[in-house]
Parts: sequence; C-alpha cells; structure tokens
Amino acid sequence: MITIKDVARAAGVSVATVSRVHNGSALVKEATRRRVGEIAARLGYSPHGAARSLITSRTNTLGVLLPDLYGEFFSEVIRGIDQTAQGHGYHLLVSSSHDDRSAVEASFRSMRGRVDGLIVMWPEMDQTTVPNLPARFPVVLLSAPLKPDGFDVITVANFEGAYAMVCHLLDLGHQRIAIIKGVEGNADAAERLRGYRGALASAGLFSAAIEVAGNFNEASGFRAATELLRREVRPTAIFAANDAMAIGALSALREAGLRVPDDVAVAGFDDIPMARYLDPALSTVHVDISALGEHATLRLLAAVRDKEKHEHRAETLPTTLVLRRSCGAAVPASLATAPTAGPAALHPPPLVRHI
Amino acid sequence: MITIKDVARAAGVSVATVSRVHNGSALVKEATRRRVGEIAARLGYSPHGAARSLITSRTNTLGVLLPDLYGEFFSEVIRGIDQTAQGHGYHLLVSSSHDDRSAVEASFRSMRGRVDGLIVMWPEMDQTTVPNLPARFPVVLLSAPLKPDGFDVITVANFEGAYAMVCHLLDLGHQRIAIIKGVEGNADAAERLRGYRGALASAGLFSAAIEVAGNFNEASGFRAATELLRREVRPTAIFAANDAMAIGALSALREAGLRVPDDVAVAGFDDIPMARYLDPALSTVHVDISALGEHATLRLLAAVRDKEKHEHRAETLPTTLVLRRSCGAAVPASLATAPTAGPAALHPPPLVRHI
DNA sequence: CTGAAAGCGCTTACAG
DNA sequence: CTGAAAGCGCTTACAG
Repeated sequence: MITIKDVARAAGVSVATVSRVHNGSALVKEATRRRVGEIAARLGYSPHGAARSLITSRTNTLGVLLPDLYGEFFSEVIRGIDQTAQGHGYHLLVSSSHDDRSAVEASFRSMRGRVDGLIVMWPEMDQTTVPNLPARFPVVLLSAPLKPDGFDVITVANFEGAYAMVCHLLDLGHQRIAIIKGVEGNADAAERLRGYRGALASAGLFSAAIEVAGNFNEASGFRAATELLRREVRPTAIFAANDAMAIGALSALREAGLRVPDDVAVAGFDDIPMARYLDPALSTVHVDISALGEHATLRLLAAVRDKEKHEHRAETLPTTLVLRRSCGAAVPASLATAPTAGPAALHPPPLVRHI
Repeated sequence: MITIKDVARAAGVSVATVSRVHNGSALVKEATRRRVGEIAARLGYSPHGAARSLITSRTNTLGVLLPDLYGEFFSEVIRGIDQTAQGHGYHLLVSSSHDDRSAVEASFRSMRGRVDGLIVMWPEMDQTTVPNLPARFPVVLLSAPLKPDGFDVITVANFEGAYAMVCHLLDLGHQRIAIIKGVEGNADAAERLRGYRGALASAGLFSAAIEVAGNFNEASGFRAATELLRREVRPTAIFAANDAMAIGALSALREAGLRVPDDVAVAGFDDIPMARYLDPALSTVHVDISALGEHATLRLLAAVRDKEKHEHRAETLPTTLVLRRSCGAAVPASLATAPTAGPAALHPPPLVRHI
C-alpha cells in the first residue's frame, strides 16, 4: 500500500504539501499541485481513511443499527438512508439484529471512532432501556416510543393511520373487525392497536374488539387468520398491524376457500412495495418508508454538523390511507381500469384518502 | 470522549497495560486486569476504532459495493453478507449505485483504510472494464462474467436455470415461448438469454425465438408483455429473465383480461421471497440469494485471513426449478392443498425439480 | 507482569 | 507557497 510518504518522496516535496494537494488547499502553487496530483495518480495513491479519521476526528460515516435486515420494510429504510448519506458524502456502516439494550450499546462501542453518528431503529425500547451513550454523541432514534433527552426521534403516525383505516372499514359497514396485533412491547404495534381501539370506541363498538396476537411476520398472520376463522362468530374484516401479516392472512383465507374482499375484507399497514402486486391488491396504510430513512439521515447530518447548537426534535411522518381491492372499497371505475401501457399503468392508482 | 490515557491515569497504570487488558493479553496480573476493567467500564471507555485500525492495519470491516439497494434481491444479498460477516466479528460498510468502472474505483479509494476487503457486485463489468485495484487487495466479484486474475468470483447457474425452465415449458407443450430479456450488457441477463436460446435450439425451435427487451424492473416487464400481446401471433408462454419483470408481465396480462396460466403461462427467475405470494404463485428459477451473499463473504474472509496463500476461485451456485401455478405445471393435489396451520403451511411446497 | 517508546498515516498550526 | 514538527489514540516489541 502506498502512503503519503511515498508520494512526497517521488514528487520531491514534503508530506504536508501532498496533504494540501489532496485536500484542495488554496495554499499550493498551481505547478506543484499538478505535479503532485499526477504522481499521486500514477502511484495509485489514496489517503488512508483511518489515519485521516484519527487526526480530523471525522469519519464521514454514519452507523445504522437495525433490528433486522430482512424484508422490504428494512430494505426501503436503508435505501432512504443510503441515498441521503451518499448525497452528502457519507458512508454507511450497518449492523443488524439489535433487540436489546446491551446489543445496542455493544454495537455503539464497536463503532466508536468509526462513525460520526448513529441511526438506531429499535421499537422495543422503553423508558427503562434507553441506551446509555456518551452525551453529545449524535443519535437519531427511529420508531422510539418516547423522546429521551439528547436524541432526535422520528416516528410514523401509527395511531392516526390505524384509526383512519378502521374507521374506513366501519364506514363500509363492518361491525366485526378483528386486528392481528404486532410484536408485544413494540411501539409501532402498540400505537396501531391504540388506533384500532380508538376507532371502535368512536363507533360505540369498543367491546366488539377482536384481538389476536401476531409478531409482524407472514407466518404469524397466517396463524392468526386461521384462528379467527375457527371462531363461531367470524369477523367480516381483518386489520393486520403490518403488511407482512396481511399477506399471511390472505394466504390463510385463500386456503380456506374464502374470497377477499367478498367474504372477508383485509387491510394492512406499511404499504410495502409488493402490496400493490398481491391479488387482491392490498388496502393498507401507506408509510413513505424510504422518506423515514431520509429524514433520519438529514436530522443526523444536522446533528453531526453542529454538535453544539443542534436542537433535538421529535418528528412524526404522516400516513395515508391507500385503498385497493382487498378491503372492498368501491373503487371508482375510472381508477379500477388502467388502459394505458407504461409505468403509470403498472401502478393503478389506488384510492388515496388523506388522513 | 474518553481515551486510553484517561483510563490509564485513573487506574494508575500505563496505557500499555490498559491496552493489554482490553485485548485480553495473558500478560496481565489478575488483580490489575480486574481493576483496570472496572475503571474502564465505569468511565465508559471504548477503544477508538480508527486508531486501532491504523496501528494494526486491520479494520474488521468489509466493504460492499452494489449497483443498487432497491428491491428484494439486493436486500437478500445484503442479509446473507451481513449475517456471515457479523458471525465472524466483521462490520459492513455499504455503498450503492455502482454502474461503471470509475464509480467502483472511486468507492474503493474512499474506502481505503476503512475495510479489509471488498465484495463488488457489478454484472455489467466486462473485459475492458475490470477495475484497477491494488494487487493483493482482497476482492470478491459477484455475478461477474469473467474471472480476472486476482479476484474470487461467484456466479449463479444462469444458463442452466434458464435452460431447464424453458425445457419445462416445452415439455408442457408450448411452442411459442417468448423471453423478456434483462439489461443489455448484463452478465446474468446474457446467460439467461443463452439458456433460453439453447433450450429452444435443443427442441429444434431456435428460429421460433421471440425476444423482447427488458431491464429487470417491473415496468419493463409490463411494457414487454403488453407489446407481446399486440403481436398478431401471441406467445403461449412468457419467460421473464427475472421475477420483477414477471410481476410486471402478470399485471399486464391481468389488465388485458387474460388468465394465467390458462391463456398464457408465465415464469420468472430468482425466486424472490414474494414470488410465492403472487396470485397465481410464480413459477421461477430458484436462486439461494442470501447464500450468494454468504458465500461471497466466506471467500472474502478467507482471502483476508491469509492474503498470501489465498487461492482465487470461481464458483457457481446451483439453481433449482420451482414450479408453482403460473406456468401451468400440473401440481399434485397433495402439494396444492396445505391443510395444516403454521409456518409450514404458509409456503405450500412447490414442485421442485433439481436441474 | 509492567512501562517507556516508537510508530501506524495522516493534518495543521507555526515558521519561514 | 512550503516544510518541520507535533499529535490524533492506539499496539507492540523491547527492556526490566
């Protein structure tokens, strides 16, 4: 590996000059700049990142801690983060499978000196498990249920989205609406449940709540739907707390020979990219997932840029109702058919209702 | 930020001793070890990664360069890489949108001194664009169409998979089988096309090839299928060079009021996780995508561990035919119904034919 | 078992 | 405009 010394020697200058050339310092004679630049290029020199970080105490890298890397949701989050970070000249150091406080803290330690800040998604965090990180170290929390001092927090309008979706199902005339709940102790899951209950209560149907357990993956949605179908009184609509479980529920209903939405209406939450390709296409609460990543990154970059003056905020991204076939909403004929070819037709516009 | 000096001072020892404690050196008295360890913990000390990398010339980080971060395919690749890397104590520095030689080389330079090796996925690489990287620097190429000296290469059995799928369609009696091609100049796309042509040729139908352009995304599959439907002689089967395009084709067929597989059979390539949830479930060539990432990581770790003796290899991961409903294969009744609840039932076992 | 010292590859005041 | 020198936070022979 060739170092700054090799370049300096070959060019007959000091390492300071080579450094200045590489950092575009104005204090270099044009001729020197060109000569050193050429020699560096010829030698294939590139500055050693770790050495640079050590002296500048900047890494141009953001750490990303996620519970998991599996599936479309996390994939979209990362994409949003990556695009934004890359656009600002930052790299991404990613790490997954963080499901408790010590894992988060351990990851932080192992990233110390390698990142300028951290995005941590960990919806199971609660008051007692706020990670203990050095004060002033820039951290953005995603989907955190609280707003601890010293952190930026970005969440999704879970309550509002769930509330609106269940209200919509009520509007369609459903009286027996079941929810497949998300992971126990998960903040997103809790808020979506609260929205479901709130909507039922607003219709005077609070005691009609039908709640079954789920854990956000397809298999649990399948199991939950199967269980619901075994009950003597079946629900006429199923609201799954995320799309993955809705997909599992659709499978269960199909296998049971039930038609969606005719026999049972189904709705999800997230609007992952595949939701529109299911058959029937899935009605769901739209979350701009990559925007979540983008926002988190922008907040983090702001915090990194001025550590001192940065004011921590808690932001909530809005959600939107996206009505496709699975919930049985009457989709206007003009939207139901998409006669033109091309990308636009690929995504037959769903009925969108702003919440 | 607290450094090794602070710990040494607080513990009344030299920095060398603190360092030894943290690295589990055997040359430390038990009492010292405990005392220093406690003080370090109390102070919240964690070693500075960049400083450590600089002196040890190891980063415990692998760089991952991908063309894109969008969609299930890349998501699965990363997951495979991450799991394996994490299991071996390595971090991941990811970077996307690499579509030409200079982007790859620039990324390499910016990662210099931050990673111990690189996984580069770039299927458009060819003989003239092999990136110029320092000799002996560990690099694994994914989906590369050639095996340049000094690189490990991992590819997928594209030719065999496509060949087998098209043979299967021929076996079902199809005579007019169209292919929706992948990105021009993409190695995977080229091999899949070769497999398609080879299968037709083997049936004496080479001149019956029906080839339309595509670029691996849903929209292009939609367009291609729409174009095929406009022809005076329609194909009876469509083989899309990846699942995303098959999904687009399914949308186009549905909008045109055609039934799959009754009117037109459809098959894809990749077996992304959602393939089984489509309706009809998609017949496709199964690639163990996360295993691709896993293998790449293992090869890279081997190269990192003994740079000198490491022998570069080219490996090809096998593919499997996965027959679901969309191609019209007669699925045995025992497989078509999945009566049991639970995760197993979620994935009704497709007819798998080993190629 | 412990410490003093050199050095990893850079950047940046400070002189000149 | 350029260079000598200090120093970022560590690790590791080398002495003792």
